[in-house]
Amino acid sequence: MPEQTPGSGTARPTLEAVAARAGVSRATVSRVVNGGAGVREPVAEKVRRAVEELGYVPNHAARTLVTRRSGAIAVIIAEPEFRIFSDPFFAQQIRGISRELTAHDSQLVLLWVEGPGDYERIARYLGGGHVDGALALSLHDDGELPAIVARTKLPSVFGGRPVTAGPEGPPAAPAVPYVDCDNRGGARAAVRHLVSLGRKNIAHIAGPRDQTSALDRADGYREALPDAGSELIAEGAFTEESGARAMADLLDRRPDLDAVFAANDLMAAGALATLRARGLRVPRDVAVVGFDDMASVVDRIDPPLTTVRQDVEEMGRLMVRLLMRMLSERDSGAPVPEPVITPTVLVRRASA
Amino acid sequence: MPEQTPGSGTARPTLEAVAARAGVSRATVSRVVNGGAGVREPVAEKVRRAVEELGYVPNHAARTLVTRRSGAIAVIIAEPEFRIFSDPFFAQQIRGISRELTAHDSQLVLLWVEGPGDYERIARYLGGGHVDGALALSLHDDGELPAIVARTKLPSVFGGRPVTAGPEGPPAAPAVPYVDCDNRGGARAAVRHLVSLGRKNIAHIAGPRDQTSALDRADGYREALPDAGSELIAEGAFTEESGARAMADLLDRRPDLDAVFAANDLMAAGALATLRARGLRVPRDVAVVGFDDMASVVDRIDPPLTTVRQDVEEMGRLMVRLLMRMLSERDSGAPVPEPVITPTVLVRRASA
DNA sequence: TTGTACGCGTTATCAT
DNA sequence: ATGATAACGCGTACAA
Repeated sequence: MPEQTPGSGTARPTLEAVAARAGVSRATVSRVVNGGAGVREPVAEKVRRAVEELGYVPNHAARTLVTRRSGAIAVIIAEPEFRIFSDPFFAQQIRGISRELTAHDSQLVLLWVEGPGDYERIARYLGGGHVDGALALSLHDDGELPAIVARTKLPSVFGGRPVTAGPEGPPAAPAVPYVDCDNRGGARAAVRHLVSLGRKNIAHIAGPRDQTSALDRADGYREALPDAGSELIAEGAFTEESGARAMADLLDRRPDLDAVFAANDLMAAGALATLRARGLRVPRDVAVVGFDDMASVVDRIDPPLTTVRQDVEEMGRLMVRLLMRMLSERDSGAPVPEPVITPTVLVRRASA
Repeated sequence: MPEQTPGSGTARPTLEAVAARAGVSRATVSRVVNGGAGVREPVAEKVRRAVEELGYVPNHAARTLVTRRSGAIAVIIAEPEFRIFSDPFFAQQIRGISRELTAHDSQLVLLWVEGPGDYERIARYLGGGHVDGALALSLHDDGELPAIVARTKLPSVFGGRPVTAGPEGPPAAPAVPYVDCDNRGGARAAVRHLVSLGRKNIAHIAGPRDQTSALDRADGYREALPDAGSELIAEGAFTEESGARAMADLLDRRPDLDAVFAANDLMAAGALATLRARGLRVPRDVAVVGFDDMASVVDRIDPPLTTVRQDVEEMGRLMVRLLMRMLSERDSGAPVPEPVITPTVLVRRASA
């Protein structure tokens, strides 16, 4: 076959082609393809058939060019460790985001930031009109990310309170919308529960100081226990091992402690191991409360862990909804939306 | 300057604006912004300054419209379970893909297929010119996905041999490019190693039949041990528990077995637990070999596991490279590329 | 080397 | 209700 440019190049039909086939104008086809309002039924039907026959699919770029909407949202993951993918927290959040995005006919563009060296690339991408908005999952200290994102002027929502957003209430830095659970309230509830159980010396295994969730939970603990001495608080790294170590430290410092609130379930699991190793009974000798209610952790723990549940998938969903609201309010002079704080609930099981 | 167009709508500068500021034509600016070839240095410098001052960023949609290239690649994850995100295999593959894509200045658009109901949406998206190509991560039986993707005529590469691609060699179904490790060869090497150790009754814990990697590894086992009876083979589900159960079955059937090759590390871990529970020594009584060399599993195992290593991140990278090659070869009449099979290597540790 | 002019496929604004 | 037609922002033959 000497001639035959085709091969893979089967050119996609355009609006023009559909119009020709249906015997109408491009404008009419466009109307049918979109809302479809203001077109007489028989004509619309003819157009639909032409679309079907030709297998017409709107050209995304052309549409974006004129509407100035890409129908895509960036999800920025600022985490050098690829282990993030093994983090069930992250997985659930992404799942919520993905599902809600689908419901809004939007696509998810994954932007993985492995280090500051990627910042420029990200900024350029965000500024290039590829996406309508951005969702930033900031687990650890986000560094300059919030600033970078803000500079792009792109509507964006953070997952978890960024360190740059004031500790609470009216933010000090430029307000940045975010979705987070009520870390402080959840912690308070956990500690109050321990108090209601009659526990007198309640310790806290805190998370790393570069994560606001850890800070807020520690705040909640202190709020519920204003008189707790600092020797009742140990810092972990949100890992099982660090929880075990912290528990050991606490027991060394305060052998009389009779309860502990760990800032997450993994550390609670570690604490449980230490307690068992030291021959202490849970909850008889020491009551234990965790935070997260992560199935993957809770399911393998004995005794069943009393913990504070947060709905992570829902938080992912809410991030998308908040962003969508911001998108529709663009240029309407609407103020930066308030953070969305989702409720937590204490789940009573056997450990406290 | 009374005019200023400020407000929130700070319109992004266009090529036109840069040209005006630099005192050149749009075409020249375009040349500088892209390749930059064929522009006298002083002029180019002037243009670059204008770009800088105005903070110009090329409009993606406009560029795509004319070049017919979106600079984005879809990664299709056909896996209803969101647990996939917890799978270290998946995480590593995504990491490799993400990195190589970045190196090619391409973006990663995540398409999560939770069920057949999503197929139409995916097909439409793939056909809409949003992306230049697709990468499909097919862990389990991919069902109709390969067919759907093929129908879009979009260049695409599969991660792992799809069930629809013949067992090996010249594929029966329409050739679909994929990247996979040498499952069969790796399995053969594992078994031969056990043979070289003098083991006489070597069992196999196979993976689920709906995953080609499991089938290929089982084939490798049989190739090395043509005379092995079927009572030496048990089927697991690539999970630790299933591995433990399979090991128990095997021991019941053949108390004389002195070695076992598990189709992945997780099942090997389960097997190890069963062996320990039955008071059998590893490797003294029973030698064990796994497959994958997944750090998260291997690191917590005792004794250190002898296993077959595959470089998953590299496989992700290769998927991208293969796809990029296909993209550049479009319309050049190039045939569908052969599958890329990456080598495996036996890692000797203490268990065999 | 640089500039001119056209086309990419849509949507939106007008007439009709 | 429908149809011309002008943007949208850019790349690129082609001309200069």
